[in-house]
This record gives sequence, structure tokens and C-alpha cells, in this order.
Amino acid sequence: MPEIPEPIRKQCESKGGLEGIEKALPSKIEIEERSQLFKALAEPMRQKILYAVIEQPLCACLLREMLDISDSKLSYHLAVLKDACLIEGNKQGSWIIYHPTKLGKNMAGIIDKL
Amino acid sequence: MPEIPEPIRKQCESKGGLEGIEKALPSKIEIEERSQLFKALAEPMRQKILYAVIEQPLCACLLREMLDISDSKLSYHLAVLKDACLIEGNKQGSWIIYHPTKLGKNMAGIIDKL
DNA sequence: TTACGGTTTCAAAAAAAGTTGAAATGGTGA
DNA sequence: TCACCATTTCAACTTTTTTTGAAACCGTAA
Repeated sequence: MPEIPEPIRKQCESKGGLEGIEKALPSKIEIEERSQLFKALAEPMRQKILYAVIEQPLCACLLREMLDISDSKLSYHLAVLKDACLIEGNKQGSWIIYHPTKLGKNMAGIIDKL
Repeated sequence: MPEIPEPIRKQCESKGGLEGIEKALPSKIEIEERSQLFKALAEPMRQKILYAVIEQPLCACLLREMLDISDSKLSYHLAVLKDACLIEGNKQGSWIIYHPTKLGKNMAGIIDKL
């Protein structure tokens, strides 16, 4: 009656068994924060928006024109990016100019190096 | 009749207008590849699996026990991670031992530094 | 050969995310 | 004040992703 491969079993035990390994994982909160960040970056349209505002801070109306999407769709994606702290908006006159946060620039830099 | 804020308009034009900015964005293919990677990392259960196999390569049956999920659910998430080239499996006797790929370790290292 | 353990596949159901167009908000200038 | 413009919100709808449980697959050992 075969058991789990010997080397795996031993390595496992030296780490405190499954419980030991489980304790070494990132916390639930860390995992969920990262999850939100990755979800935000997982949609092609949102990557485009992030890269666009890194290239040049823009108002929603110019983003909409550039990306050729509806106002409400754009607004939805902007909200997801804002919630993930990847972009933020500054009011300038009648417009809100969107630009990347530090995290946003950071992530884009990391992505470019992948 | 107000127009787009002057500094934005100027910066924009110096970059070839919206078309110029659009051309500077990553290609569709790049964006879609990254999208797949981020989708894979966007689910908490998959982050757990990735970190677990980095901590210790494991067979599906031990992962299932540790994460307390069904076989088919685990198999689904393993497939998503494999498709994103974040983990791979080696057959050892009756078991498939999952371990991170280079990209998988790389991504985890990056995440930890965020 | 049969039975079994480990893992994957499948189709149906459930849940989550994204899209749509209309309506609302909120500030600006006439 | 009113009309207008930029942007957001809302609810209904569509699409995509995840979950479920049963069945299938595959190699190994009796």
C-alpha cells in the first residue's frame, strides 16, 4: 500500500507538517489585498487606462475618446482602478484629471520587467 | 466655452495627441498575456496554492487536505495556475508533485516586496 | 484480470464581473 | 436663475468565472 513519496513526506515533516506549511502562508488579509490589486490589473481595458495615464494624465473625456468606450463603462473601470489605489483623480476646473498613484507606477514598472 | 485645461492639452500635443499616446501603450498581445497572469493570481485560493508549493512542493492530495477543498475544485485551480505557467507538476510514482515555475517564484518574490 | 488511489473531466448550477443606456449629480458660465 | 458639460450612479442584462458532484481516466498492485 503506497504512501506519499518519502522525500516529500520528510521535507513536509521538517516544516511542521501541513499545519506548519499553512502557517507560513501569507495572511488572509494580505492575500485579499493582493487579490484586489490583481483583479484590477486583470482586465485589458484597465491596463490600457493605467498605461495611458502614466504616459499622460488625462480627463475622462479624453480617455473615453482614446479608448472608444462609453462614459459609464469608463467610469466603472476608473472606479475599480481607484479602489485598488492604482490611479487617482485631481479636479482641475470642470475636469477630473486622472494620474497614476505611486503604487500604479510601481506596478507598471514591475510589469514591464516581467 | 471652456476647453480642456491648457497644460494637459499642451502635454498631450507634445506627445502626438491621443493617437501618439495610444501608440505608446503596450501591444494587445502583451496586455492579454499579462491579463492571464493577473487573473490567475487574482483568486485567493490560487495565491494560497502558489505560496504553499513554494514553501513545499506537494501532491494534489496533500494540497486538498491542507486547503480543505474538493478534488475537482483544486484541480480547476491547479489548471488555471498551470495555464498561466506559474506552477508545474512532476509525476513521482502515483503522485503528481506540484512546484512553482521560475515565473511563479519570480511573481511571489515581487508580490512580497509590494 | 479486477480493484483501487490519485487526479482530471464534464455538464449543470451558482456567483461574480462587466456592459448598457437612461437618469442623476454637481459644478460652471450665461 | 437656467442650460450645459463632465462624470457617476443605477438596475437590468450579458458574459465570464467558479463551484458542484458524478463519471472517467490512468497507472499500480493484488
